[in-house]
Amino acid sequence: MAVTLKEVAERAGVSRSAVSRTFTDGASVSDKMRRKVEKAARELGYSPNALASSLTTGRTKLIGLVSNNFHNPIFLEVFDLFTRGLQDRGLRPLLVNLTDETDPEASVRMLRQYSVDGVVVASSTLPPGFAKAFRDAGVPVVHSFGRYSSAPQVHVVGIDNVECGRMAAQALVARGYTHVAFMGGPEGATSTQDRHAGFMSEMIRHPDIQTTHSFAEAYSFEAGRKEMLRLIEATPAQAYFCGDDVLSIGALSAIEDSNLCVPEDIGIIGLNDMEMARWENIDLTTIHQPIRQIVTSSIELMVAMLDEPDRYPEARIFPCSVVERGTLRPAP
Amino acid sequence: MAVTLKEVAERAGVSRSAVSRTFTDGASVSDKMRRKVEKAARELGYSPNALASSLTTGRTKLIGLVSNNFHNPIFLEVFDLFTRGLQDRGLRPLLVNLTDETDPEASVRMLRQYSVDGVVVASSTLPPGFAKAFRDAGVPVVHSFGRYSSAPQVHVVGIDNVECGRMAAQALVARGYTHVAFMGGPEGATSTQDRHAGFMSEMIRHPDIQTTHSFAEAYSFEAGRKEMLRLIEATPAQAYFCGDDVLSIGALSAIEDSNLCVPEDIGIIGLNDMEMARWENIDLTTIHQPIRQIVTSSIELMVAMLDEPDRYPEARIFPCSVVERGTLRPAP
DNA sequence: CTCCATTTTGCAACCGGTTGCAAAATGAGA
DNA sequence: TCTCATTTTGCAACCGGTTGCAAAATGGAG
Repeated sequence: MAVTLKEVAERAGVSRSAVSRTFTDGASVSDKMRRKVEKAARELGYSPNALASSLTTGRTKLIGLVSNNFHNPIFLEVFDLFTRGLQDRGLRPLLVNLTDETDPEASVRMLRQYSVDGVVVASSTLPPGFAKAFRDAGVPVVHSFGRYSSAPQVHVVGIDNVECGRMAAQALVARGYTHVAFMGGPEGATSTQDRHAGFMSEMIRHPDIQTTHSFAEAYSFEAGRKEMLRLIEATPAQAYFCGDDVLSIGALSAIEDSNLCVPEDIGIIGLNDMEMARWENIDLTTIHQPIRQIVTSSIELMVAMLDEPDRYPEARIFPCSVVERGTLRPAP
Repeated sequence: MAVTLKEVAERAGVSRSAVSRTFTDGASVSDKMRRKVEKAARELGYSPNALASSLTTGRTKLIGLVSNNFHNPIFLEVFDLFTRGLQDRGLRPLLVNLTDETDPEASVRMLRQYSVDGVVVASSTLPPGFAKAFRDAGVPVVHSFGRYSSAPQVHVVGIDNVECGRMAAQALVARGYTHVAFMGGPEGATSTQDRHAGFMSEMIRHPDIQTTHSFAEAYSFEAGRKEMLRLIEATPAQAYFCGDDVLSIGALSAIEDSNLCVPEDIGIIGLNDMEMARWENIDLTTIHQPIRQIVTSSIELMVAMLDEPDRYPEARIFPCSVVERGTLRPAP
């Protein structure tokens, strides 16, 4: 079916090496030869087989893009940014959906079978050990949106979730709430754990403020809504730090359904600063996470690692900041 | 770095073919041989190179997943379903983001370089000619969410958008509105064009009802919001058929901001029946599109085509139906 | 134990490219 | 026009597998 290098060589009346060279940049080919080969290639509609060449060059330009966040709309933007960024650099994302499979070994094996040049783990819920499995298998890996550690074993690009939890707590404290709560994403998610830890580390300094917590089933609108409906049934806190914006927006919808008012009856602060947070009828006070920068930086790091696979691991942490809108009552 | 078949063969003291055969099912190997090889493979941590074998077998198990819908949250579900469905069948999605690139030739070339076994075009906006380019290049292709045609040139799986437009119009007519409108997605999108055409084909039978139309810039919350804000500035219609649910929800947010009521001041009917449409505070009347079935069927068709590349093209069209909720006034 | 049909195994060529090396071609200087 | 350094080209081996074919091994029947 497909035209091969050999056919082009025959048509142009040259050796196979000559054809190969005209399609590898940096190779030594005379202009005359190049023109001859390109003509033949054009006539035959030839385009080189990237996988065959990968056999000898050892490079496939394939990057595994591994994620398990397929319910949080934020990740649609993440995928958009990743795929475009990778494509712009001539790399191809091989998408792996981890939703039903959490054994790192299986993914490692699969991606090694396809000889990916590197792997980006894009997940705010997977533990560091997951990305580590790739590193151990000798595959360059970047964990985007991963857990920050002061002694990272693999490259991590993201935010300091503990610090974000602390910021959220401080924002609530500053507004004089006397009963606050953390409403997290799934309990097993590293981002939930860290945000929770940071939140508590601040609240513990304010023993006069009642502090409670609970967890939603997933980072999704639905889960946030469901959890807030449950909370409203019992005795809700005055203000919630929600695990992220989708949870917050789900929660807002539940509050509205229950004929309660924001921020008068219940205050909400989210995390992410997604586009919807800006809508006038949502107007969510939230902590901005610089997603675009995280993705860009992850890709740069990945590209750098292709040339230097044993690069010393680093954590690239981007600062976050509170965006004041209308879902928390003003500071007294 | 990676362990090769040759090393396994040496360690097991057998020929390379023997090793190859133990890893190809359906090949003739004795139990004794198989055990010997598997032992050596395990000890060395061998796993076969899928790309090398693709050279001789002509199959990579790579499927190009091409889309340009990276702003519509519905597509996160679509990607989730596609990636899982493909993975379950041992196929690997190679994701291509068409956002900045609309020339089919470039995508065709790229995907051929990676010898994909097939291509799924998942887009409700690309013209049929796009998918056709793959077919012309001899690559099996399925266009999911593509334009229905009674004489499809490529396999199409989706809904009849013209019919959906008609259904929406009928729903509005039945409720006695005297000024209705179509608020579409981007004007160039085939789904927009078809839904519009269907809508108009019905409305033309009701010359007493004033009918207008306009288009949002994209299928996104933001675009729907923005367009509805613009419409409210002028003289809004009594009811809108919005291009899809995200547009509808964006529009609802705009209506709420303008202190107008739904369905009293403005009625809305959407299309898709996404999860959010069910929220009590949204409660969107909409037309259900069976996304899950469309994806499943697309994958089945793709798999069938891998065995039968020249399969006669067919259009698989799934019925849609109106889901009555609260954003249209009741029929008189 | 022999014979013959059947299964298992290894050889060697091939898939579509790349690349080190040496031979051939080029061209500048004398 | 002849030399010699430099560039360009082709040969052949190799990347990591698969597979048709023939030889070797197996096993059941006689």
